[in-house]
Amino acid sequence: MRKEIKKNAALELNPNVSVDCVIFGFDFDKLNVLVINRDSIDGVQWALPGNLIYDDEHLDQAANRVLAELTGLQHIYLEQIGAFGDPNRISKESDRSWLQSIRSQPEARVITVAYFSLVKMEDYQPQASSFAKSAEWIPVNEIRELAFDHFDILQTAKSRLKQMIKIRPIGFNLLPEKFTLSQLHKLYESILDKPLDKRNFRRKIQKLNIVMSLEEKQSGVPHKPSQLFMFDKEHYLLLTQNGFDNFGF
Amino acid sequence: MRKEIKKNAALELNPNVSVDCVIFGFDFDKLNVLVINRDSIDGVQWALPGNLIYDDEHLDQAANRVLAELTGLQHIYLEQIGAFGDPNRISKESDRSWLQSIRSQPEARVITVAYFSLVKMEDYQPQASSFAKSAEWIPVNEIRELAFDHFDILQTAKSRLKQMIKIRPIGFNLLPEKFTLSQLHKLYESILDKPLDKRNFRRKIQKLNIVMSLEEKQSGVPHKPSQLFMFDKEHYLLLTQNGFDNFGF
DNA sequence: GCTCTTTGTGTCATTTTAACACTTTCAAAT
DNA sequence: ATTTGAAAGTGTTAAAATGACACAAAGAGC
Repeated sequence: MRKEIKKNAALELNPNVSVDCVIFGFDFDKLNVLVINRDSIDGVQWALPGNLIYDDEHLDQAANRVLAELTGLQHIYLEQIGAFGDPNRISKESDRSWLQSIRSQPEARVITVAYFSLVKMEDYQPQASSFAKSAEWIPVNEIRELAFDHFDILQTAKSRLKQMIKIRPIGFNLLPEKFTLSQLHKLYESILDKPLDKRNFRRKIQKLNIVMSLEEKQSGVPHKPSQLFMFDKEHYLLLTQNGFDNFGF
Repeated sequence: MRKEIKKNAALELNPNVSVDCVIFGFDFDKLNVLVINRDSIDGVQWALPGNLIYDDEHLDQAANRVLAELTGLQHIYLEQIGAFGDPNRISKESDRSWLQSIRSQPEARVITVAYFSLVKMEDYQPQASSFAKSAEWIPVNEIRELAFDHFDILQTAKSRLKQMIKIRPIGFNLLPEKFTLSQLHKLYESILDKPLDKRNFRRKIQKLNIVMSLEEKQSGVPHKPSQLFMFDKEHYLLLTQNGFDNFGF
């Protein structure tokens, strides 16, 4: 009997804990974030995708679930940023009505665990015809405001990504399997938010042996076609075994 | 009337969210962690200090509260590590009885938000006569096991500290106002867990201008007395304004 | 075949790093 | 007074990494 009760309880949402995801994508020119929207009285309002967790769910599972529900994607790079717990984080007047429409206990104190995620934009093109909530890629640098404390979360995610890319080659998660060095270069510039010398960048990357050049070139471009490369995971793992943890950008 | 209810509610513990603190101290030889103990059937068991949060409390506040309740210290370096939310994190058989003695809802799903904190060991000497729970400094490297998922948390805290010390001079929080370069050297070696060349270390630190030498030497030591130094906050802030974020250790 | 656009490449001066050993200064012991 | 033990403090050199900088090559479109 007692077991029965627990089993049901396990299927319940925990009213006090949610997860929110900052989903980054790179369009070969700049960083974007996937946001969901709601129509509000005064124009469109954006928010990060997120939801309450289930009582029997790992936090990471919950984040993956949110990601999968929205985009259908699985096995995506996902990393926790931290917990955000201002007791007033959901009490902006403009957020109230939305919250009431989606939560059964809209007044509950909720702490949220934020994640950031790196996806290949080609893998998910939000469509007008998209099933559930509507979602959109927005350039990171154009975002001035988000619902709840999501803008804070975004800022933290950005600086965390900046940190991480200096010590691990996670940027490859934002690129297709095959990419050019110029694309990788632009990616690093977008994330670090500063220009990097082209020749020095290429020298550094190539010396590290973390990319391997393919026997293949771009085609159809109206200029000199670029060599294509892949991320060389094996060499990277070798590197880490020597305690490597700094790309020095 | 409704307000009355809310006011009371605000004083309630939230049964689903706790904070736990990894409190580091440095004894001029190695890193230590402050743990609390309970007597169990099979010997002593250690845990990180922590507690449920109140419904109207910021997470950071809650962590500070736990720190203050245990040590009496305030305005201490404190930084969030992240949330730990394995649904089974508190279900080790050996943890059950303890939990039942301290929690009113021992079966509740609890996620915990972990913090790490840096204190000057001289500021807190746990005494046998200490008021509340008994606490003890234990060398980090001697810890093999902790209650709940606290060992995981400790590992994460260690690697986070390692990361942080490479990009910000937070180590000074572990030393007294006045310290010697040898002490600082040993501190960096303890945290990074590898030997650093003495001359190279000193050169690097001094070139950065983040310590200022005092007109004062050690006394009473049975060897050449060392110059004393202080952390030079102003110079450090100047550094950061140029985007400095890497000590290159 | 001309134009446009992006790719791809090398050198040099400067700075940073890693490796390495001996003298100095004090307290304590004799 | 002298010796001993223990940690402080100090400089050079070779190798590697960094930052600054400019022009020829390759393809598409006209």
